[in-house]
Amino acid sequence: MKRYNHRQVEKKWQKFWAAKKFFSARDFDARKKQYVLFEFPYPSGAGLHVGHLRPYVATDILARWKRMEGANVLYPIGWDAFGLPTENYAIKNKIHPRIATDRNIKTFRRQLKATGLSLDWNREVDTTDPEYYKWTQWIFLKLFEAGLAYRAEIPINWCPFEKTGLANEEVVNGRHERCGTPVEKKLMKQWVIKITKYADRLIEDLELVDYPERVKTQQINWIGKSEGADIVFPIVDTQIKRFVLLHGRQGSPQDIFFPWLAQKLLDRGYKVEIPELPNPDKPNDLEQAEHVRKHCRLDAQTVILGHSFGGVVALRLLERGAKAHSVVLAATPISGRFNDNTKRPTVTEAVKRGFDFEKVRKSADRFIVLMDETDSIIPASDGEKLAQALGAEYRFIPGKSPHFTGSQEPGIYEAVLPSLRVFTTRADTIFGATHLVVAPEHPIVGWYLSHHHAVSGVWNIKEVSEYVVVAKKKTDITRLAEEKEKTGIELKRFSVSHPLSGRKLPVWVADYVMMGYGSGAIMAVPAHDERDFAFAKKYKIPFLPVIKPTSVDARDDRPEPSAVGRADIDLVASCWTGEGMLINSEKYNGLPSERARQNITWDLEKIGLGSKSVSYKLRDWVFSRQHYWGEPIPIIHCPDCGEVPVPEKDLPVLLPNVKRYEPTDTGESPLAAIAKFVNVKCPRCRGPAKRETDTMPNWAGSNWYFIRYADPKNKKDFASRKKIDYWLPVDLYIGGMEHTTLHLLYSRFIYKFLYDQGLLAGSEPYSKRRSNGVILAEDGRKMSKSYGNVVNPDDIIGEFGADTMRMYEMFLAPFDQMVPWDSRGVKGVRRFLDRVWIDINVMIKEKKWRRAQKTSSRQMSQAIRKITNDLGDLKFNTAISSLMIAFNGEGGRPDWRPKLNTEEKWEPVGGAESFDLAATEAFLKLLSPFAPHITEELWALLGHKESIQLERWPEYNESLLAKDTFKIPIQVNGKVRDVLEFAATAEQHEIETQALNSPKVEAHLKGKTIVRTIFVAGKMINFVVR
RNA sequence: GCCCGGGUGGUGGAAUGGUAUACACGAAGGACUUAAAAUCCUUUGCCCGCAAGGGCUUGUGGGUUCGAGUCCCACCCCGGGCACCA
Repeated sequence: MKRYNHRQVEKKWQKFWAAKKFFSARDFDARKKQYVLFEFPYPSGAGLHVGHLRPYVATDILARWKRMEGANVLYPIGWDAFGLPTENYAIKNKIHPRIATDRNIKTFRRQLKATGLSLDWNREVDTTDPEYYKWTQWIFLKLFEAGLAYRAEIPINWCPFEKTGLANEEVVNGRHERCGTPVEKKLMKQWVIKITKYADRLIEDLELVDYPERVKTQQINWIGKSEGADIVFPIVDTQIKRFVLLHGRQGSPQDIFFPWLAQKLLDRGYKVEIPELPNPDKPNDLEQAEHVRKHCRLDAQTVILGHSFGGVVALRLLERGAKAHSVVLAATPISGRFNDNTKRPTVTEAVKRGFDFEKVRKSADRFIVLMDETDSIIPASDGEKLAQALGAEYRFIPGKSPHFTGSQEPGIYEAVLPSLRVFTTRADTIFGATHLVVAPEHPIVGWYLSHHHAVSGVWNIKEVSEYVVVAKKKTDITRLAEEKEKTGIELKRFSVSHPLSGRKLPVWVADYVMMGYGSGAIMAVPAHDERDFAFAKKYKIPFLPVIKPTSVDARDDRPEPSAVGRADIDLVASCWTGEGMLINSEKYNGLPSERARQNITWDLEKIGLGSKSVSYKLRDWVFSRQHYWGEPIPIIHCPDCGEVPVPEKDLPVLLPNVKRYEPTDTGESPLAAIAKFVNVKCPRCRGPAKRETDTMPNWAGSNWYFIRYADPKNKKDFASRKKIDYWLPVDLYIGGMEHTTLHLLYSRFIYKFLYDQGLLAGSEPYSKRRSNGVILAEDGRKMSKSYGNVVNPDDIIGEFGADTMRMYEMFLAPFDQMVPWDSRGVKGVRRFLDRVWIDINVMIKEKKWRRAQKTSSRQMSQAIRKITNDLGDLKFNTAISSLMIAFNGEGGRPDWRPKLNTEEKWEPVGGAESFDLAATEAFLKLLSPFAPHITEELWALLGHKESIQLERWPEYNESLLAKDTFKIPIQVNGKVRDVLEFAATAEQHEIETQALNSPKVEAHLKGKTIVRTIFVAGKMINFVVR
């Protein structure tokens, strides 16, 4: 008997499959479609290791199984090939990344084919192919047009080793998740994608999909939605006495929010003037400014608000020497261009005169520029430019109505009334607020530091500025290392008033408050928040308990209300962060905290100093990378037109072929050095302009690749709508847990965005997601080249064959579990396949077949049922053990074939001499998804002309599953004392009688009385005795 | 600290509240062989016992139940995620 030669057999069938194109998915086929997907690989220079193959083999088994069940299976492959590992590899080895990528893909392709994966190679995609990344760029342009891609100067995570900015999701414990370098903060102008706008839907729609629970919770926690309230604390001692409010074009003092705002301010005891500006329909800024100058009092105690064109008027006033305490410019146009393409000649004429910003800046202490997010007419870039020119604080906020035309505009009220806004989830504790704490990056700190001259008295400018400098320098790593020891410093001579009690509260700066969350400021309630408690204790700030624990479990060792406000804080051992009943809270006393939270928020809203609010931990997605090997961002910067998208017909923006692609130290992409690439004509005005030189992160290409598989060669579209509608969503997506808050989140977001654009039919890309566990090296560590513990599939396939490797990887452990590789274990699977090979060969030679349409074997029927169910649940390990049991039998020969001796001295063991052909074939079919090569070969040896791949998945014979006899355990007081066999027809009294007669059972019944008998048909019988 | 998983033989692991330790690895003994490898057979949770048999056992302690690896409570340990998120 020839031994099984895997090298020869596997190659033969791999060629055969490729030639026959068995695995090509057919668009619009009438069979049920089944889209099985794994995360397409990053073709690194190291090649694949056995761990990478685990999800591939699993999906291959499922794809083959589904095909046999009659589905039209799409099982595609592609390459996620842009990105830094290849670039680093290329730089190190002095090979162009294009060449390195092609070389790596070749290796990967060979390894995947050698594994025998039934991939549809006709649909291969490559993210670095211009035909592909054209559409990645196109999607970016769609985001840009929708206002979801914007440029912002924000402190971003910067990896000093790879010299690039990173998304929040790429930072793990303060380090870059890929290279482990501690991440620094760097203030940079970056492209950012507004994923936060989808935060709610990314949470809610998890209900529509079948994901592992922990994947869902991880995403929910990452998005980190908190519902609470924004509360405004007006700044006191600001020397503000009066307000001058300037309406816009076609406006009047009686219009929109002006009456409401005026009343608010009058209520707080300020003087308010709203001049009726001349010629509101065809306003002239010079004329209007002159009018204001004549009729209103403007001095260092005045706040000027300019709404829309009123802002232009305000600028004119200040330019011409008018003074103000502070200036708020809301939705003010300065470019003279409008997004609705309507001409407003008076406005354009006014702004074309230009402004002397230098003079304007000197005329007031503080500037705030407000832009409305929902304003579709004034370009947002106007606001940014204005803010930059004035050194102003820039607030991009949603107005109640577009262009701030609501009858109430709290955002404007908050801006004109100098104030600090905090976010809290515990509005009920507001009377316990003893001070405010702001982040070192908070704009108020900058203002405090630069305007100390404005107010006399003891200001601790030096100390504060020193603290801020140190705090801003800290990396996340050093912050973590400090073991949460809190530091901070008070802004002396600066205070806010409590919106409900009116008490004065001091303001501190501390780095435990983060600028990126909420508004970067908090109200500190030391009695009811652990962090505030620790901070207050350290700086001896007296605290104020306002919630009395009411539950029995509550730690009740907190101070009595009589300790209120006392400075000797050592009395207090802990703070109470739970719910309870309000005390020391004026009219809210006695309310349960949850109720109080609502009432207080409502009341604050009524007086314009608060509102319900939601905060998220999720940040907008930093999308710029300062590197060569990525998709160029298709934007052109024009000095006149601003950010102009590259016209669709000019896509793709090709990555230029260059000699030097090392990253620079300046934070600029290497593309910036290529004059030919950078210098272009503005597509809008034809003037000289510069191309954006940052590239996209490699998540950009992987965001949507699974859509492209539906129609990979389409030149007109990212994929045809009809094909998308046929194939998507993905029926099963398998990948690693490590992508839960990266690729999986990003691609869900992009899919929703494309859905909103009307480009596809569903809002979720993956119906079902399952995670694969990582395969560790034998030493229990991660497989890594640097540890030298990598197991190469080439070696395993060479020695044992692909079938053995595939089955071993699936047999090793439950699929979603992390498990170390065990090189000794591989042999066991090979041993099994060898037995299958030898025995079936002997059977073929002996030709002693029982022929029948369907198997008469009960054991085989059970195996069919078990294996089919296990595949549905992705329980590959138990499916394989069932295959072994089906072949070897359980405690004796299987009923469908005689057990055989060694190949030389073959003889049936156990009497039976013929083999059930139907069962043998069913067995091979069951085995074929796991071990496709050996089963093809045996199938052919059985005399079949067609491939086993084209066979139908076996069905089990229901009637065979019912056993005619079964063994049941006889228990006494729950302990098994005997096991007896009964006919299936045996009734309870019969079983009971026999059980009681069993000598083993009798021994345990002696001298006792049976008080109860529990009988479960077909399962067990239990005598309860006393 | 918070949120998820998970603790079963020497090892990877199996078990709709109903015979715990399937399947496999490893180990021990045996057959074949000059020998080794390969292959085949037997044994293999722990303790007592010559045996028949008995007792114990699913991280620890309690509980529910005729019966708990499985359900409930508390604790310990391991892995993963988040981490001053107000």
